Amino acid sequence: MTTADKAKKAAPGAADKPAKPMPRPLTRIQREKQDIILDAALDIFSVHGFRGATIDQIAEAAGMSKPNLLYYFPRKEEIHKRLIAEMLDIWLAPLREFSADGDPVPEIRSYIRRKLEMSRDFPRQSRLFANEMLQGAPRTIDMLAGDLKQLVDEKVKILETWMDQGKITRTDPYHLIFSIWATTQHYADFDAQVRAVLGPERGGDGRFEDAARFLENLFLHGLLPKKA
Amino acid sequence: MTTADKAKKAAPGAADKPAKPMPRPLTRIQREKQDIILDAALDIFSVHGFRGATIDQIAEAAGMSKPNLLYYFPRKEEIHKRLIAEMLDIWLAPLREFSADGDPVPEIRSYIRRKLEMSRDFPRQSRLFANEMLQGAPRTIDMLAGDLKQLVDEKVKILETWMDQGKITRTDPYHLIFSIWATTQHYADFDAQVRAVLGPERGGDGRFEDAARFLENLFLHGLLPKKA
DNA sequence: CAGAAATTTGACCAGTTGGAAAAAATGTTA
DNA sequence: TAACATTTTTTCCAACTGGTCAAATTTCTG
Repeated sequence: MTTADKAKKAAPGAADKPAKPMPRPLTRIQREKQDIILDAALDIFSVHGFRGATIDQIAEAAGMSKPNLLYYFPRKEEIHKRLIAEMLDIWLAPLREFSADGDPVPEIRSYIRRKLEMSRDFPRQSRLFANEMLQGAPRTIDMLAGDLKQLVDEKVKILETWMDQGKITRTDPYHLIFSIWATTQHYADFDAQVRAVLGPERGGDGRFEDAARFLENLFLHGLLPKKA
Repeated sequence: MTTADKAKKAAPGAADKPAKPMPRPLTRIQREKQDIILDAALDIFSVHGFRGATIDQIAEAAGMSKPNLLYYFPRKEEIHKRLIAEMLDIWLAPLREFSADGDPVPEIRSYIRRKLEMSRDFPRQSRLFANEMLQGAPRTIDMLAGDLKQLVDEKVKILETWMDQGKITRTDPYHLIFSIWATTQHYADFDAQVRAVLGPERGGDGRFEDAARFLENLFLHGLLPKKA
């Protein structure tokens, strides 16, 4: 039975021609397989980008045949769209939490920590995002110029208030946010480089703690020693 | 015997069968067309990555037919390899210039400026590099763990000396370098996002000057106001 | 300008790509 | 367990992919 058949059950004579598709609930198998596919696709898309990834590759990573995969996601783009949407949610969460209530120092510090944790715990999503940006954000530009810009503008106001109150140095709040994004995401997106440069000893799991300590210090105090 | 010696006209009867191919100098057309191809390829590779880019695409961007392009670069990989090599040279130049001679403040400041200028003047190269990193640096990992690591280790020593002398705050020099890379390259790699968030008024050419001012301030002083 | 060398074109190829269709197999539920 | 829906496999396709090759054309050199 296809979704299109749903109309036949309706009351006889009741004119529900313009009835909505009314998606039926997913079966257990659908839920499971979709998750497997999305996970495999994230592996591939985050490394090769949209064009560079192939359905065959994803299907193999998901342990199923290509037509079987296409049964769950009829188009390659569908998979990508879903992943992008999921990723944006994850990506934005830390910024949404950024609050005017707390004091600047703990607030900024914990924002940095959360973003760094994202790089540690969701590196594939970070790379998917980076890939999308490198391509000029063809599938997200509307969202960036809409929701994201609005959210950033809002948080910028908080930062400006703190600056007005002399709680933090007066500086460009937009570029401040960019620099937090850049420094934290670097550990996911440029992981290969970070590890290569740090070498085996310092490039292990501890690198995130080192980075957190360093970034906290950088953002709060900078490099110049405070005059006594 | 040096390789150059083999080129000279040997004695008439001298058996030089195992002579190397001895590449003949490039013609004018070869130089011109290769440049056009490399430029077009940089456009495509920097956006779509190696797998996502096609020879047809590059050929069209270069304004020539695919077989014609293949006459100059018999393999897709050749083009990519050349671009990567060129890019690494550009990418490393600012770090090479980083010197122990000057004082920390102007030295660090001008390193940041140079890296930011790279993002402004060579954004495609920066994106090519980013693409390569996102893929796990398959074609550059040796170079990263070799030349780059060595160079970084060397510059780290300079930073440590300055820290020993109390000229700059004691902090993790590796992560300091990472954060300079991250913040400056962000303006090339995430250009789409930067422009979207800044909006039309602030996202114009001036954004690089704003970024330079902000970053200088961040790296030197951080966000906390100095105690009087 | 003739001849040689360099360049460009068109026709072609085998493998890959995203995707369609239908049959076969498996699951679900009354 | 029979009837039905869901899932999987098999087969297939047209467009695209990286690349070859010989013929035609253009450029260079004496």
